[in-house]
Amino acid sequence: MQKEFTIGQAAETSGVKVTTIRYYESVGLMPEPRRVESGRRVYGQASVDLLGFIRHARDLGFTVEAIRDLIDLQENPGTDCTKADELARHHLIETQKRIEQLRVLEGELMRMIDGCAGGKVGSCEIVTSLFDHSKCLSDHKSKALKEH
Amino acid sequence: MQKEFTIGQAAETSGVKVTTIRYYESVGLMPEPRRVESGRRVYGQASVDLLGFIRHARDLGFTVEAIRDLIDLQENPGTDCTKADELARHHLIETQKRIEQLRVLEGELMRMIDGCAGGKVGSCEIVTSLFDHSKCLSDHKSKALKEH
DNA sequence: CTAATTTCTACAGCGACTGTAGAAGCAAGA
DNA sequence: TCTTGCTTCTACAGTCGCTGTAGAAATTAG
Repeated sequence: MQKEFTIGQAAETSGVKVTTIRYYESVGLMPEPRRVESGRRVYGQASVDLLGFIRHARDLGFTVEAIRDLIDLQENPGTDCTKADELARHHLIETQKRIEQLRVLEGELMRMIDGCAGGKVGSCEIVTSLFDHSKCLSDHKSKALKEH
Repeated sequence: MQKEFTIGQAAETSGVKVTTIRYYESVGLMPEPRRVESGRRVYGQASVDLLGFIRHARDLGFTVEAIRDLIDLQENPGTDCTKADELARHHLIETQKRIEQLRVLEGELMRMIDGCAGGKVGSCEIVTSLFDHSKCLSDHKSKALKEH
């Protein structure tokens, strides 16, 4: 006996918002669901599980594109998991890069805040160090920071 | 004797792309520059310095809104720097939160990758753990991860 | 029966840009 | 002088991953 869900129940159960479910549908991440006569969407357990999968992957920072790939994989459990491994490793590397960047920024922010003597803006480290490039991240090294 | 820059030279010197300079102008982050007769933009040293300031602040992850505030501050060097301090501290806290989130994700990704035995997708930890919520970040604790 | 809630579609908006198209300006070489 | 090729101009659409709006219809609760 199959359990059925309205979009609201599917949202509640999976933790993905109603509007976001419709969005996933519109971009083809979720299949078009069955409708009742009045046009309202009906979901089965499998769809709700898939939504949970998507949400979990999004929480982990996978892009919708990557999730599309992961869903494809998941639908062919017989293929080997090289691709999944690759996706996860790539994402891990990106995550680690991002952490590294943020740690640099954290350091600079702390330095700026420490240097702020609490006087006037004209002599405030926070403002002046933004004008004084050489003190901080050098100009062209930090271009990579714009990713993510 | 004032040095003058075309938009291309200003971009080169400041490290902000030509199109981005025009964008900053369109959103009022940069003032409208002087034009030569043919309609091309001309920048002075002050504008190029301001672009450098903006770029540096963006590299540090400040939003355009926050930068607007920082520019206002910088234009009134006599006011005290409480606001700058506040902006920087707020941003530091956000950065640290983000690092913390990413470290959790990093841990989970590493765990998934380690658990991948290299077999078929059907038994791959990377795919299955995305389906098995309880193993990982619990459902409703991880909502905050969507920020940033 | 009424009022509140849910759902529907279609489209605009967010932030911080990036890319496109088509026209015009400008510098250097033959 | 002409041509080639680069830069610049405007205006607008697209990116990502949603979120919000408007207005209508369906459903549910009291």
